[in-house]
Amino acid sequence: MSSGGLAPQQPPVTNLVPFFTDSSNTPTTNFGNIFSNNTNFSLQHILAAAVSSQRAKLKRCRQRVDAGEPRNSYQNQMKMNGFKRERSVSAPSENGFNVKIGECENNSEDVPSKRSKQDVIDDENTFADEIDQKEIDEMLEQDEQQNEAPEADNVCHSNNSAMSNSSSRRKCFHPQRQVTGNNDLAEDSEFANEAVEVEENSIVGENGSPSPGAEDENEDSSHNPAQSGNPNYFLNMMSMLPPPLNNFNSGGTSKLHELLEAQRRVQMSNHESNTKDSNSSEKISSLSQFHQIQHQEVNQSILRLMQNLKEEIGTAIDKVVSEYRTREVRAFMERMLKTVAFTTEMQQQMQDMKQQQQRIAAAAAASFLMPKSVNSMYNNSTPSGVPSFTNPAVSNFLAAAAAANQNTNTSCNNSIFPTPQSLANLSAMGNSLSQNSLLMSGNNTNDCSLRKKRSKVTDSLRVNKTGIVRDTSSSLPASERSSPLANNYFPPTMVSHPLYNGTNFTADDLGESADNSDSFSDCGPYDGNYTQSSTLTPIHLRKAKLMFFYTRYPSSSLLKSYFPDIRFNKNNTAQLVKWFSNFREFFYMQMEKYAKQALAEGTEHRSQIIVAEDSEIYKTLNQHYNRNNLFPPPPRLRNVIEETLREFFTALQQGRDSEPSWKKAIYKIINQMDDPIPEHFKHPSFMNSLE
DNA sequence: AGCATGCCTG
DNA sequence: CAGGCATGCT
Repeated sequence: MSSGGLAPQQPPVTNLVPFFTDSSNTPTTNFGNIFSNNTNFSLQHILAAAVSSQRAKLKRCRQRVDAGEPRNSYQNQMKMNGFKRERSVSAPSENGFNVKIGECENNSEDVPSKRSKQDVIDDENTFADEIDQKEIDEMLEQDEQQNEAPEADNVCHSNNSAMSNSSSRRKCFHPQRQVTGNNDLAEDSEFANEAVEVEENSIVGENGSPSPGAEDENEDSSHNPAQSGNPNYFLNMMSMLPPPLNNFNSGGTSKLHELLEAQRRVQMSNHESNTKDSNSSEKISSLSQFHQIQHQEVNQSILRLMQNLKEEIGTAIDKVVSEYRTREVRAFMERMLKTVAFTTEMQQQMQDMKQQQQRIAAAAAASFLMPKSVNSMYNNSTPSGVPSFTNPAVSNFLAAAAAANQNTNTSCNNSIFPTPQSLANLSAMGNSLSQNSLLMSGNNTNDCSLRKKRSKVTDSLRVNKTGIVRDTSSSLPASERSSPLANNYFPPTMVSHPLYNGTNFTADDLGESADNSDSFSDCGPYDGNYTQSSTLTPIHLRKAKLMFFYTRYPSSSLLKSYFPDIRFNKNNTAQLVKWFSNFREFFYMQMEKYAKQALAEGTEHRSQIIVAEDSEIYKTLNQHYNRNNLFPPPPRLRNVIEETLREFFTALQQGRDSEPSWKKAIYKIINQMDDPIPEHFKHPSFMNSLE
């Protein structure tokens, strides 16, 4: 791109080299002395911290600001620190390596936990989703079984691993808890336990579920078999229970109570009949009683098990459904993209044909001495007649070539094409010229010239198009939006000829390069049927981020060509360029971070660095540029990340980071790895898909 | 001087 | 992400 990317690209060829050497020589020495090595991070930190204020005043001696000026050791530290602060609150690092290690640890802590969660669900599901699901599940559970223990059990299992060991014990307790209906407390298992134990007596199990008392007795019985042997023991114990539990007795509804009574009678009768060995009979009765209680417990545990199973099945189904849903969404996206790509190709083919026809027609028109006024409208700088013939042809050719090479032309390649504008014009803006020629007079100054302080554009969360956003474009129904291109491509023949020529001519204005288009767009909105806005919306931001997956260094002209619905001027062009600058900044920051991490983890050779699609760095980047993973990242992205990471790794390994512009070399390499952006990115329907 | 680029900061 | 500013080129 002419902006950020260009540095490495065009003039860069000449500039870069000199910059490199220059910067390394002059500023390098300075910084090299001051902030010599990574190993001196501590010193640097101190300086940085103590003199943080000074820094601002210090006239920020940067080394060289050029293409990817590596913020050297000095800058790096600052950044790293800042980053650390963001990532974790951990203590400041003493030296570079500690920093790395610390980060590693932090990462390993943060990430794995996240990952484990995600693995279960699916990479597409956000945590929020998961949480939501959980909440919903819980709600459902509560609804279903308001007074039952199982849920509490589950929660405890999941939340408190320590509890798992005492699961057997919990089984005894929880049922009662639930009787109390204190499910809400279950979140904190410990708290829940305590609370339940305290309150468990308040409400007695009406279902004949073992009352708390019974359980207590159970435990006690295990402890004191002798006491438990006597059925009266239970009654006595109950009578001794605190008032709340006495209520239980007074209620008299408890099956347990009845059971105990019956048992006592049986025992008494047995006792009378079998006087020979009272002890044995007592033992027997106690045993039968014990068995009954156990039987009850078993029944309850079975019930709980069933409920648990139901819940788990339910959640599993939910998960499967959600996964299926996400998969479907992605599949749909891919299908749609393919379709769009296909239609776009078709359109371009048609366009090419049209252009040829138009060229012929233009030639004919020229021969007829078409009124200058007409041509001039589309061609401010160039005289209409003759140039129209030559230039248009060239630009057409270039455009056609570029279009044909959709998949092969990289941003670099684009830079080769002298008239990136041709692309833009051809793709969409071209035809739109039709109306504006008159408007070009220059009324439009308001939106472009003024407006300092543009509001921050964010794509975080669900973009709301409410704001400034796509005032014009958004209003259009999808159908209408998708059509404009097609319409533009095939306007009424008679009208279209001059138009197309005009567009081509405008492309010829090249001389002025991208910004010239500004002059155009500023004064003359390219508005045709194709509604254009000069405001970059969050949707555009999203799209730009996705484009970043393909090309890290797009030229401004390339960018413009991919935003046909934007009427570019200086401001929004700079904004767009700035976006990519920011993208790169984040990208390289991540690279440096993970490269340092790899180094700290003991990676010895760059070949050991392998980036997979489930790698942390990949996920991080994908999350940043492709929220919700809605768009399938290009396969090449993995390579690019891996290669970049390796470059950073070797650079760090060799200690090149102590040099002033050490990143610049990497930038150059990465610049070569740009891929062509799929043509369907230009299509309006693609924008729609991002909304 | 004007422009482009990139670092740094909020 | 956007603004400010330093830097370097034309």
